[in-house]
Amino acid sequence: MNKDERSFLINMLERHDHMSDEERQAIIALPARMRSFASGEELVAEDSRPEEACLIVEGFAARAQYLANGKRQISAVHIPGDFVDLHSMLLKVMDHAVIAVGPCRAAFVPHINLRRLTETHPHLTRLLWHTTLVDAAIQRAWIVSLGRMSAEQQMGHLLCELYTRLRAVGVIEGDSFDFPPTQAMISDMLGMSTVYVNKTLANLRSTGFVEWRDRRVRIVDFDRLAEMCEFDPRYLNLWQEPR
Amino acid sequence: MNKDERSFLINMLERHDHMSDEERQAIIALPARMRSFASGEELVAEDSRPEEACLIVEGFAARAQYLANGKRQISAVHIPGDFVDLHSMLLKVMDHAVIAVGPCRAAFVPHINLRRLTETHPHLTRLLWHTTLVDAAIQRAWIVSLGRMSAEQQMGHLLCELYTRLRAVGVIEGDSFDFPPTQAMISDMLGMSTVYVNKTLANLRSTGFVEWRDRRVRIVDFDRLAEMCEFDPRYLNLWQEPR
DNA sequence: CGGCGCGTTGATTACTGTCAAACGGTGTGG
DNA sequence: CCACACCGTTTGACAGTAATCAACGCGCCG
Repeated sequence: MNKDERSFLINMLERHDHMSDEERQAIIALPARMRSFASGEELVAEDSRPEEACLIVEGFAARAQYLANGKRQISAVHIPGDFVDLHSMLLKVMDHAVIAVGPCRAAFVPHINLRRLTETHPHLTRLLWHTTLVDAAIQRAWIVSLGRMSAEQQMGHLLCELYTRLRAVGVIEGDSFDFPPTQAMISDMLGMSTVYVNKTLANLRSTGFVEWRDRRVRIVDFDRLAEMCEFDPRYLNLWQEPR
Repeated sequence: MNKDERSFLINMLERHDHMSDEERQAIIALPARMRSFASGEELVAEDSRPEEACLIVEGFAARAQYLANGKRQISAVHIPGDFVDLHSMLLKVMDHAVIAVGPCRAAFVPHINLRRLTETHPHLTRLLWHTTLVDAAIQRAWIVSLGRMSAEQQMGHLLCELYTRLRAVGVIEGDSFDFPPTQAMISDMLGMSTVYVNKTLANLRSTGFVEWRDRRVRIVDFDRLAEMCEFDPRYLNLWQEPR
């Protein structure tokens, strides 16, 4: 990893708790293999047993699971700084694939080095653990969204989540961000048909809170959007606290 | 915790990896406060900042989140041996409540003692981390279920998950188990209306794979049920492996 | 006995999926 | 340069799924 790439992970961890210089050095010392992927390409295969964990450096990725009838469900969207499959270090077998949502770049860090970190750095271990717990909290929010929210609320909630997380990483330009997935991919995130995604999107646009065309999203009125879909950013744990 | 209660946690951890005697002793040495709860009672409140983590010892509990319009979604069901809110040690603020599903008993273990364990026992730390990762894998399965499965498949999948987890804990009697939630609670697990839960249940009964009355579930033909709802137990990680 | 909680059923309404067609942009080949 | 195919988006009609409303049955307990 070069300086920029390492800094993503350090910033990601430091967003939740202060780190010592020694801890930063330990992160920087991690070896990493960089790779680029085209949209739709698979970063990690379902049912595989990875030897490395995959850190998104640029672009978007998603966790996807496939059903027998060819249907697909996406269970998370990942942004730069996310360790998409850190859990594979302990779970061993992937219960989902990781796919590129738009072109993306990722760093692959050997499990063995991460494991060594857990032997020597309890605080860093807790911080890495913490990132997987935030991940789980996001999944709970998706469950609530899928189970109990209207189509418009679901879509709004997804946008609020992404906007908030991307802003924390610092890649929001003004009130807009690039979001490359096709409506078919979005339908797999929201558990809807593609046609209904399109109609829901039209409804959402008509509220005036969001503009979304040519793979660029503009959040016109975040507060009202958040209110509409009951988005409360606390579950993202975007503050420092001793962990 | 008395011997039985401690052994639940040890067995739970040992199901995933071998533990040393010293590690077992460290678990046994954890202080714990026992409490009993009536059905529907709150073990842990949403938005609270717990000082203890809650381990289910007997009965069932669930994670629940509430929406402004009074709707509720349950994002996980917990059984004896589960650390329902271990994540609160690092996330600090609860993003969900924990409620009793039927009468249940729980052990509350101070965060400070668990944290101390993470300072001194890297392997135990990884095992505890691992339990939260299995948890997250279960949540992903729920997302797939909510997003892309028919009502009958969703209900079947829930039963397969519970049957498999309960059998691992050893509380399945023959092919049956007690499952106390009302249909209203189940509707909050599956994101359906109570009426539709009732009709779906009738459909499921008519397949003959499952009997379910008076809060007792009997899995008549697990294999065919599992096939119907594409249940594959691997994501539950019920095997030992160096972690 | 009457009230209450829970399960069950039927009728109606609303939401969401499927099918089909058309539109617009892009890249390729003639 | 245009014709064409391809991909993704958009729209309308229709079918199927699930929510809502309402009523009833049943067992339990005061």
